[in-house]
Amino acid sequence: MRILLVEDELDMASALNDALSKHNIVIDHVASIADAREAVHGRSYDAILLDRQLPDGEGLRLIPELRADNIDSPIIVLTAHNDHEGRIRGLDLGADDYMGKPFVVEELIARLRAVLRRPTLLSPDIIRVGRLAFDVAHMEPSLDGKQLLLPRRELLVLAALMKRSGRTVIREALVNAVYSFDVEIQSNSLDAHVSRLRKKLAGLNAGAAIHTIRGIGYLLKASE
Amino acid sequence: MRILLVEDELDMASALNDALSKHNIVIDHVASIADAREAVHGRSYDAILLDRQLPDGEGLRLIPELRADNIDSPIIVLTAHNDHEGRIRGLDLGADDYMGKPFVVEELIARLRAVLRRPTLLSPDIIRVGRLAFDVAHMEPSLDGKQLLLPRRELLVLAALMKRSGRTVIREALVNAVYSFDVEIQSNSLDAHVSRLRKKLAGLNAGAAIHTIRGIGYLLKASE
DNA sequence: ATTCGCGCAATGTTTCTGCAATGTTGGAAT
DNA sequence: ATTCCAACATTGCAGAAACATTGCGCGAAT
Repeated sequence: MRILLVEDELDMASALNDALSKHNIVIDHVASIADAREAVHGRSYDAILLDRQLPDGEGLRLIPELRADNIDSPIIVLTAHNDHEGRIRGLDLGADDYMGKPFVVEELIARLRAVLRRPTLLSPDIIRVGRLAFDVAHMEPSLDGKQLLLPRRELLVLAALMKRSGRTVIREALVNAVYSFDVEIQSNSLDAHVSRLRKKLAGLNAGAAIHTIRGIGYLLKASE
Repeated sequence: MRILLVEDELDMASALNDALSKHNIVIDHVASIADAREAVHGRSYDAILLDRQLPDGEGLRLIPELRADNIDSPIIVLTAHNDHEGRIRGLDLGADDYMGKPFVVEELIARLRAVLRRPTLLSPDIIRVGRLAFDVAHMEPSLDGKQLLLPRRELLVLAALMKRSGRTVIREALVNAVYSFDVEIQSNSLDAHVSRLRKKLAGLNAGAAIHTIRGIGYLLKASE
């Protein structure tokens, strides 16, 4: 359980840190909108606690921005501005709950638990080809619903081919998908991985096969 | 949009009825727990507004009853008992929000909108894998109903794995769940925690095991 | 003062993977 | 049709990652 605390008063921040730590919640603390923006970039939080008065502006501004970025973590606004207009505005901007300071920490935690009971369910992104399926978010291939274990490079090859299944994947694109920039290959390693993967798919009777498009690249499609 | 109002004070009820009607919300009004029980039976509501003091008892009692019946509608508790112990109790019984009377109707509507934005599903309070159980809200693992004591880091690892049990948890996601960004790890500490946790699970015969997905992450699933 | 958890690192183990040697194939040019 | 060559396929292998395990010492909590 990891949450982001956006709060510029250090006393408040450290008090919350102590209290939430006792509940085995990991906190990332930032003190400005700019830092918050950076913190959510890439990482995903179970929840976000947001102060309104921040050195670089009104905290509420951040909410629509995050929602526009598809960041669906529950947001609880914490603030000394505890009038109902503020609460209504915060909630309507996309916050999930709103607490006026001062508050009892236990209540904050209870409200956290309440918003966390409602799961932020992300629609699973699953590609199917033949009897193969690939869960993109979890990088998990499966065959007839049973998880398929593959070495990393073969997995990356399969992922790239499945994401563009039925279309030819240009050799160069495949190299980019499988190798990061800092690793350079100086031989036919890619071909070797394709070969091994192809053999496995055939052996497993996966109902999908890798075709070679000579001079261009590879293509995955259902057999028959 | 149709909501159930459980409230015995008629003034309050009719005031709410008027206010919500203006927002095209249809209200079914009942004045007792017994009637509420009957009303939810068969019909499904977008939300439930629940008073605490009712002629046939304490309104909060109804919440776990509804949840046990798989009625997942958001519940907002409205009450004159507006102390924080009551709020905590209400929320922990399964309410989604809690408002003290008197309140501004517009705020109630904003809070209604907020809870209606969230997914309608409830994630189970307790996740089970093998003989292991994990109370997500309280971050408490148990084995055969007996509480399991784990060091913080191992607990966080277990929490992350159980929340996504049966699915691969990408290594980086696991690091994110366990470490806040001010403590950066420079070695194989995560592996060490996984190793120790794995050993404990095996020693306790927990009926669940951590599998390694080489190059990707870890996966918790029931053994056999 | 003592215990416990943690990060770290040294060491051992397993599994991958890049490479290269060698075999195969498709099609362009004659 | 035949030849020839570049592109691709296959496979063993040794070095390299990735991971597992365990002990240690520091520091926080009790």
